[in-house]
Amino acid sequence: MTDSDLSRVLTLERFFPYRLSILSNTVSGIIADTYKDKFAISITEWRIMAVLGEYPGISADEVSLKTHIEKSIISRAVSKLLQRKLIEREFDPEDRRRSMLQLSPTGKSVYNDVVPTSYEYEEKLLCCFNDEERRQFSDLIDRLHQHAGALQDDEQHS
Amino acid sequence: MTDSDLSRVLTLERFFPYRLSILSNTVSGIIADTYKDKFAISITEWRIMAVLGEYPGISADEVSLKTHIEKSIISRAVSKLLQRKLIEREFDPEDRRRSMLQLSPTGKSVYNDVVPTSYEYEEKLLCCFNDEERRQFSDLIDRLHQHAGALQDDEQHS
DNA sequence: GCAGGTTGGTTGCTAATGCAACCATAAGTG
DNA sequence: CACTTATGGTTGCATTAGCAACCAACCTGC
Repeated sequence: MTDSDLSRVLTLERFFPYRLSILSNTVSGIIADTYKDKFAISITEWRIMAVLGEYPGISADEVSLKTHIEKSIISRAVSKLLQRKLIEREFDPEDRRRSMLQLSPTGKSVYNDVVPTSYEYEEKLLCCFNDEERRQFSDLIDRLHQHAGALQDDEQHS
Repeated sequence: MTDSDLSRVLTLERFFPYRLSILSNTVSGIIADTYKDKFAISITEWRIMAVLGEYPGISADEVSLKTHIEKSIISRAVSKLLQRKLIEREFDPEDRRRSMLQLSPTGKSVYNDVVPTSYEYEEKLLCCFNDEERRQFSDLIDRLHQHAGALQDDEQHS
């Protein structure tokens, strides 16, 4: 026991969850700047557009699953993107609740502009790693993500 | 050029900034659950308390620098923590603008409860890595963080 | 010692977030 | 066919974040 009454001190700067958070925010922040100024798109909006580029025609719910963004947030972002005519929406005739979303022509041109810039930035970011280190980093992230997901499920069951 | 008019598709799930963001949110989220229910403390509030445990007596501004949290958010969180008597505040007689913050006795007891749990969780999380992998991961994070910081500074100067 | 600039901190305002309640459609059950 | 349950999506509401304007205390050069 120290004289400060703290039985053990947490060193925030060395705490993994904190370091991940800071790193992630820094990285996402810089990259968001590249399209925020040019197209006035938020990170959330860009992620929606990104999955629609990958999976044209999916529903809002599927977008939510793929981006890990709350469905209410998706709903509002979608209506904003519709207003700005960056995406288009139809409804599934087989199931009239289900929306089918895709990028509009304008949305596609924005997409085509943002994607290379994003990859360029990713490259610029990762250039401090060699190929072997990239593979390692990628592998470690995947494994940690999977493990964290398993932990999360455990907590929910208890 | 594909028939979808997209010159190049971005695979969000494999995009590093995105993967970091998801991982970070998962990790921080689970750990926050451990003290959110018990003490009704948010991540922001906990981070403030954490640096005060490490550096008792520092000012709000220093807390902001160490946690990377906006000073306005710090300001509001501090007044909330003061109300709840989790921290204490005095003002520097040498510079009466400057606050000197520290954990209160109650704050310390909360701190003493949360810290071991947090470390336990960190351990539980990292147990999917061996020692060598932990060192690697830690090293890669640090280097990437440093590199990203440098990139950020570059952007601001241009 | 006082005008101009800095720094520490607070507050106002707007936007974004997250939860829960809700509505409409669909699917399963007796 | 009703009747319940599940699903996709929207909306209301309370909280939080983030920027900019601001105030008050300090510091500097004259």
